[in-house]
Amino acid sequence: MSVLNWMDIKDLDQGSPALDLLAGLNQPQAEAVSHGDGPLLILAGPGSGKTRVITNRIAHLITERGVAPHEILAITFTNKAAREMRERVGKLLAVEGAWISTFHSMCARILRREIEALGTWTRDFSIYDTSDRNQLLKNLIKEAGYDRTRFRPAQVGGWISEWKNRWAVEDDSELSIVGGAGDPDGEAGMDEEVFDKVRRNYEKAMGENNALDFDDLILKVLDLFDGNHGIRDAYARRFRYVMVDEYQDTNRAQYRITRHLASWHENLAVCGDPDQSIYAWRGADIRNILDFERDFGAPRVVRLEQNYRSSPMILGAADALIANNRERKEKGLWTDREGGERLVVLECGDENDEARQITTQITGLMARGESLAGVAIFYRVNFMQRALESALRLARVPYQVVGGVEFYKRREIRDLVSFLRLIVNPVDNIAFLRVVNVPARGVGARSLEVLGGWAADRRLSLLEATRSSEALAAIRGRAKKGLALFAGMMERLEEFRAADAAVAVDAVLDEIDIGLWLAQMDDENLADREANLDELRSHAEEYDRLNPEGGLGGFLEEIALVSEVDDLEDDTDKVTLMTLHSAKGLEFPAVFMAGLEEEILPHGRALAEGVDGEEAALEEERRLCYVGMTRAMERLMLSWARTRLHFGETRYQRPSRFLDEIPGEFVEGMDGEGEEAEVLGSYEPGPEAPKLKVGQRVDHEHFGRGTLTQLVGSGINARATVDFVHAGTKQLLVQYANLTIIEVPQR
DNA sequence: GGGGATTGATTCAGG
DNA sequence: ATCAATCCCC
Repeated sequence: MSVLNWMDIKDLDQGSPALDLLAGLNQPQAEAVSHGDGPLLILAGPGSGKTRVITNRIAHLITERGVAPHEILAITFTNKAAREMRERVGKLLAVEGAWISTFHSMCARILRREIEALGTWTRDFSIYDTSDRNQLLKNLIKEAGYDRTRFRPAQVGGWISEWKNRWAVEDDSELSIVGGAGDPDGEAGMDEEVFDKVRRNYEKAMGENNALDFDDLILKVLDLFDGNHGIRDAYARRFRYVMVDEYQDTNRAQYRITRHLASWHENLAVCGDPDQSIYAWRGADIRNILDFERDFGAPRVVRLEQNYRSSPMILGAADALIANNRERKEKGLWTDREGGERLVVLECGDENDEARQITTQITGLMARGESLAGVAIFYRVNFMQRALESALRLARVPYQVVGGVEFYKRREIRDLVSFLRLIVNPVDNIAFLRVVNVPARGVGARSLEVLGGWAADRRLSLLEATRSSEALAAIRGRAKKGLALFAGMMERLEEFRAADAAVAVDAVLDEIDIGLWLAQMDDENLADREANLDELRSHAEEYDRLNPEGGLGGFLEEIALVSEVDDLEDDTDKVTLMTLHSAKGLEFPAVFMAGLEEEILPHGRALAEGVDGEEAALEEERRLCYVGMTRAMERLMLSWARTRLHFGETRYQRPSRFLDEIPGEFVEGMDGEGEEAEVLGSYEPGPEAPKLKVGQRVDHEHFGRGTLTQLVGSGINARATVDFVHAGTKQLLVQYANLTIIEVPQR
């Protein structure tokens, strides 16, 4: 995934086939690579060659220490990271058998073999994604007769997720109060009794449907390891060397699984950076990395502090930003690079103007002969993608989007996948409900209710019920015929349960009238939908080719866990668009960060959480900003827009406080030299912008009240020094600081 | 039960 | 602004 990675280039330069895994490494890097047995903590700043250290370490264990590949387990946080690591290890050694995967895939893989020890599930379990989960919850809330507008499935789902994760680590004494008492979003109205009932029904239904959600994948492995040390030891012994990347993003359950896995040999190497922890919202617990030294006996600690990626300008700016976090350990990131271009701040009118300005900058880079493969645009929230895309399209700048509207979320794909899921796991009622009337065969809500009642009384799945003539007798007319047709069809498809994925896909497509199906879906995207089906088919073929043993079940697992299509290319000449979260671990010569605005970055929710003095959420936003900035190698441009369309209405935006926190010396056009001058006191459009004068009392949104002691520069680039009453002396960019003048009483 | 109009939520991030 | 769910008639 890395673009123009200097390390890769260096590897090529050396060009020697002999594998010197320590060549070109600095001292701490070499120490981490060659570390043998026992716990190892690698504290790795951004751009410090972390991935190279892990991949070389894997190769080192195999070639120098005689470790068999299948004795190695490397856990990453994202599929992208796992893929990259696999590729990079593959470049070093032609070996297979090492497990390099995300926590979720690893757990799914373990459960496919072991879950029957838990009693409730079979190895053919379905994996429910968030929308499957919400669909099930919607049904349950309705069944229990609760008000759907008050108890929204997505919200209840988030709750259940949080509850499950907290409960799973309850015996971890320090953790009993994580998240506070039951109302995580601060939204009143969720009463405990309702929640409790829905939660229980949900757990029960998941068992009946032979299904696990994403949390369950982790938690059931934990159950298994906690309750069955025979199984635990089998894995702990098998994996003689365990590595966990992005360790600062692991949650408590993952931490405990890691401990189990390392319980036999204690050969555990974890790697991470507390400053890049950006997943607290899904339970990541920064203590996992901060307390590593306490939890694992006398680990070796290696610090990777030399940054090889970013220019000193970029590094300096990012470092100054992150220094504003209180909850952190200082680290001494440094570089021996020199010079570099200053950061550019783009002030824009609205989101379209922002997109245009960014596009203009990019075409400028193109004109200078730079490759678009080295250009990325990051944004805080997905909806910002649209404006950026349309400006790029208009200017005919080629681009690719990471994540985006996911392929597997499209209706026709979900339908087809549900058919496949139902073949493998016939008790999967959510899959059944999704496709029983696809294409329309006269089965509506009314008859499904009857069928559901009949099935529930007999503890049968819906598909089993359709096979019973007794059940069908209770239903009349078209629906009866439709259900019988569906039952017959699923019976014929049954034999493809263990078939190759592509064979099963073909079988389903042969059974249903594709023309009718797509025609019923609406619409003008008919050709797209058809192409998507084709694409799924070729994915299946590709899967079969790469995983001869996988079959339909394996294919379903892969698509459940890898939601985005792997069509991103490193070396193609395209700009890459993605969220800040997905940018982690990547690097690009030129980076644009859009939407540096209050309420966007930092996000409004984080600011809302911070009202009662709780800074944690804001600090996570700052880390996110830090992650984004430190992806940049040569050029970094930050933009903000005065207005932005939100839910169809225009919002007036203020520049992000994070812009204020970057010292002017790192920013283009903010030299800080010049005469004292009167300048506009505020960027806000107003009939008469107030004049700032030295000695003036001012008010700042974040720092409170203070006195202006110095003004440097002129116009929009002026910098003010303010002595704040509570926050101390700060240098502020007048353009962004939005200082309000407090009237001094006339004498 | 299906089609079209209306209403209401959505937009924080990912496996 | 857009999409999905829901409502209301045929």
